[in-house]
Amino acid sequence: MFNNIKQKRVFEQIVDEIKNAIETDKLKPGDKLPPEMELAKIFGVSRVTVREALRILELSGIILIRQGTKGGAFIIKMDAPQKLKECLSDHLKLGNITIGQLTEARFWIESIVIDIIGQKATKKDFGLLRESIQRAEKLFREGKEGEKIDENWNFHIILVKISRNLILIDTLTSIIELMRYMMLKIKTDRKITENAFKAHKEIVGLLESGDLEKAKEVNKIHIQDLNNRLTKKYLKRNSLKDVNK
Amino acid sequence: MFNNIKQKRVFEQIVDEIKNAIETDKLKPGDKLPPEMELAKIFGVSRVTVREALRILELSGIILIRQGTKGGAFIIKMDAPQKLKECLSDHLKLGNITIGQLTEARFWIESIVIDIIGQKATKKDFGLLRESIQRAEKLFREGKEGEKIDENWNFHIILVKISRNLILIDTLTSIIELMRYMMLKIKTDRKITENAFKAHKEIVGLLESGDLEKAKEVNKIHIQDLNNRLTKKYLKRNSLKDVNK
DNA sequence: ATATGTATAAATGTATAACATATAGACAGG
DNA sequence: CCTGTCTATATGTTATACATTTATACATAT
Repeated sequence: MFNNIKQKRVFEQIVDEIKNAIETDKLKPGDKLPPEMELAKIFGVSRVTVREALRILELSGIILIRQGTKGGAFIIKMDAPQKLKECLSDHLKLGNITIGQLTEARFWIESIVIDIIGQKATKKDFGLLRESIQRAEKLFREGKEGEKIDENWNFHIILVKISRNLILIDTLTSIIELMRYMMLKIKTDRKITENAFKAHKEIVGLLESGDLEKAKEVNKIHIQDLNNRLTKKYLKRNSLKDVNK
Repeated sequence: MFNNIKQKRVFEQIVDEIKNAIETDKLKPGDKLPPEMELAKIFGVSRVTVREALRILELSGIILIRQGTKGGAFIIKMDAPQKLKECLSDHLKLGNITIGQLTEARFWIESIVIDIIGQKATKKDFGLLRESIQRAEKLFREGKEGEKIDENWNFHIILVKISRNLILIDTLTSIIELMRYMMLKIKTDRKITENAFKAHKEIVGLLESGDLEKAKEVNKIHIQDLNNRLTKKYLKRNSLKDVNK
């Protein structure tokens, strides 16, 4: 019946003002906001209030703050992947998500990605996948075990990027980053890494030959293996909550 | 070679402390943080610094702040869909994500969901879907157009919930909520709503008969129709920047 | 009795002024 | 060319005071 009369807090109104200036192109990426003291004068508020507004804009990934001369608050292009990833990753850590759900979601999304690859992948994409495989092989020959593990995880990121869809990319990247972090806490022997590598190699082959279903199948087994290891390790603990940054 | 020795800003360290306390269950949803003044004493910093930390926790959806006696900062369960939605919507506004990508992601995820329904859905699940359809039918008979539109959107939420996977549920819910919001700004005639309803009805039938592929196909057309309307509408404007909350 | 007013205390919201620290740039000296 | 030093300008932090919001208790009036 009546509208809500209550005003937002002052610093929130300032956030809105600045956001609005960006949305209407009065402020563009690269531009610098006036110093805190000037903003305070402009808006007729105290520096404290301005700073609370800046904290919010900063966390939202809208501005970047540098100290010192020539420093200040600069409008930046939002790094969507980073922000979305943090959103997801916070939620995963604090929420009621289980390793099983994580694995499930990963499997399903990667299956979709494989289907998309069947439609969209170019020669260049396959090249990127092969390069990753070759890097891993080289690292193996050189005995650089740690870096090879990283390359193994990277393979899955390259895979999802072929979809060219930021939402899928970010979601899956978050899941993988989280799993990667959890795996860091588990002693992995050479054999595990080698198995993962072989699976990746096989998957690339199947993708190039167009046998998507078989590729999904191999990937499923590959992911489930990881799931078993993680579950064994973390079930003993307090669910996912031991997973700190 | 060397590690970065630079300390984070003080308020950031406080954020980390509090986040950590939550992740290790020292603070649980519903708990209240000490008043700002006490926190300042505990951490040995000023109240302003504490407040900057609280701003961040608040924006992150980790605490809720109430003024007045018995007020304070309360730990809350994160409302992932809400947060994710805001994240997505921000990126949409700033042009990092397109409506097309949103539609694509929605189509793929809903296709996954349909596959999962083939494996997991119980009689009760189909019951929920049918109930939604019946509610929509009733609202149609009663001429309550607006509420029928809501029920149409709700149908898709019910659908994804059958997956029982929070990651899929939250991601898709965010996408759908965002689209729903955008559609509010477009004049929808009776026919559009009726078409959506018919599609839903057909999809339920196909799901129950186990024809998943056909169900995906119908859903694809249904979603693409929406995409076309949204694109036509928003391309004419100042890109997506009119999409305000 | 029930509704309305009023006082109180506890918490957040905002303002002001000062000092601490970080950083780019200019400039001098080896 | 490298190194140190100075300086101006910005953010980071502290301290204190006052304003506003809100739950609660209690008094008052109808």
